[in-house]
Amino acid sequence: MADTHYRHIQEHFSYLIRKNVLQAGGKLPSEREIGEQFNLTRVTVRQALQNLEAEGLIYRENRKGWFVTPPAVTYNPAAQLSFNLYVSEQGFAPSTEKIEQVVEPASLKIAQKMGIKKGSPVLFLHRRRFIDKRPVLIERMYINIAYLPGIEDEDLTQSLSQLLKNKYDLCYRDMDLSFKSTSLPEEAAKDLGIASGQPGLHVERVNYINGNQVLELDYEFWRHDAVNIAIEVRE
Amino acid sequence: MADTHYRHIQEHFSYLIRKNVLQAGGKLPSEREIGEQFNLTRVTVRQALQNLEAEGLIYRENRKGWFVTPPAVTYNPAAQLSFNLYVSEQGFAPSTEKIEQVVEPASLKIAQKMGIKKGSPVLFLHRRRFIDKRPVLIERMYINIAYLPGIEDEDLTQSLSQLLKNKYDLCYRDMDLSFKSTSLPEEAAKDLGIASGQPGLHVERVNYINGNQVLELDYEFWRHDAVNIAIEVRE
DNA sequence: CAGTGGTCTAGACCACCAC
DNA sequence: TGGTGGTCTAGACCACTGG
Repeated sequence: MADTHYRHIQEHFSYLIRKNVLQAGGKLPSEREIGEQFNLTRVTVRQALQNLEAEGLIYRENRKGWFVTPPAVTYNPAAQLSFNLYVSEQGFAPSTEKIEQVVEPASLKIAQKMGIKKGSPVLFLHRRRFIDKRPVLIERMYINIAYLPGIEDEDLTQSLSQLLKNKYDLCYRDMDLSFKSTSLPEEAAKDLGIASGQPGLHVERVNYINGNQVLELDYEFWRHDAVNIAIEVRE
Repeated sequence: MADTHYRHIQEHFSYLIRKNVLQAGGKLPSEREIGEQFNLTRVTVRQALQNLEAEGLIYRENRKGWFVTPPAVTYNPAAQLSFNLYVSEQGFAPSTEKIEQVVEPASLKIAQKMGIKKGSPVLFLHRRRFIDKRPVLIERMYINIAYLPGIEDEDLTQSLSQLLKNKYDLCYRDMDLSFKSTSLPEEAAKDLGIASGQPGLHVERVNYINGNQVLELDYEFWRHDAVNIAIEVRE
C-alpha cells in the first residue's frame, strides 16, 4: 500500500526540504520536469505534490508553480497580541492591505450575532495580511461603530487593537474563538491568489467589551500551512 | 475560472447534502456512476469528490466508497471535560478502543518533554476513539506512572480524567495545547481506516500537575472534518 | 512567445469488499 | 465474483505568466 510511485516523489522532496537543499520559498521544478525525472505522468506527479501540499511542506501560487512552505507562525489567541506584534516577534515581517472598507447597515445575521438591530450601521472591513510578502490571511470584520465614532477616517491598515487603544482607550480582552479546518471558499482563495479548494483554517472571533457587548465580529481564512495555534490553559 | 466541470459535480452534491437529500452517513453513488451521470471521466469526478472532502462535506472509507460527513463535535479544551462527556453532551455516542498499552523506558525526546530522566518508566497508551462508531481520533499518550502507581492494571479504555479523579484524587487543569492542520501520517491514517494523505488535525497536549510537573503527554490525530475547536477567553 | 499549471479524456490494472 | 476505489498511462487544450 505504501509502495506507490507518488510516494517516491513525496519522499524525495520531503527529504530535500528537511535537509534544506530546497529552501523556504524556493521553487520546485515544473511538473513536467519532475515527471521526466521519475518517468511518471503528470497525474501521478500532481498526486504527490498535492499530498505534500496537504502536509504543509509545499504550496502553489496560481499558475506560477510549487514552492517550499516557509515556517508557520504561532498564533496564541489568548496572548492579546496583535497580528503585527506576534508575527514580528517571531522574526517575520507582517504587512496588511485594505481590500474594502464601507459603513453599511447590518444584515440580519450580522445584527443577531452582534446583538444590535438589523440595519444599524456597522463598519465592514476586508483586509489581506501578509507574512514576509506572502498572503496568508483574509479577514472580514464587522465593527460596531457606535463605540468608535470617526474610526472610518483612520488608517485601517494598521493594527486595530493599537488604534482602539490609542484613540479610544479601549482594550478588548474577552473573546469567543472557533477554529475549523476546511477548504478555502472561492472568494477567499482568489484573494489569497491560490486555487479554490485548497485546505485552509477558518477562524471566527467575537470580541467583547464591557462584559457582553460585541465590539467586533471577525471571520478569518488562513492558509492552513501558515499558522499553528497554541494555547496555555492555567487556573 | 469557476466554470469547470468538477465544480458542477461539487455544487450538485453540496446542494443535495445541504438539503438533506443525502443524509449524514449516507453513501454517494460510485465514482463511475457519477461519471456517467455527468458524462465525465473518473479523474474529473475524483477532483470534485476530493474538493468536497477538503470542505469536510464528505469523507471516504478505504475502498468502500464516499459518505456524507456527520456533524462535527465541538471541542473546548479549556472546559475540562473528558472526551466521553463532551461528545455525549452533544448528542453523540463516544467509544474508545485500546490499541496498545505498555510500560516502557522514556526515549530522550519524551523524557525531555516530560522533564524526567531518559529511561524512566512511562506508560505508553495508544487508543482509537469513535463518535457514533466512526473512528475520528488516534491518541498516543505518555504518562508518568511515578504519580500513578498501579494504573497499568486499570481498564484504560475508560476516561483517564475520571480514573485519575476516582482512584488517585488527581485533577489536572493546567495544560499547553497546540493545534496544527496537516495531513494524517501513514500510521494514523491506517488506524483510522483511511488513505494516508487525507487532511487531519494534529493536537499536542501537555497536562501539568502541581504547577509544572508533567503528568501526561498526548499526541492526537483527528479527522479534520470531525471536530471544531471553540475557546472562550475571559479575564 | 515558450513554458507553466489547471483541466480533462479514454482508457487500464490492481487490491480489496460485499455478496 | 462483480464492483469498488486506488493508482497510473499517454496524451490533449486552455489561460495565464514571465521574459
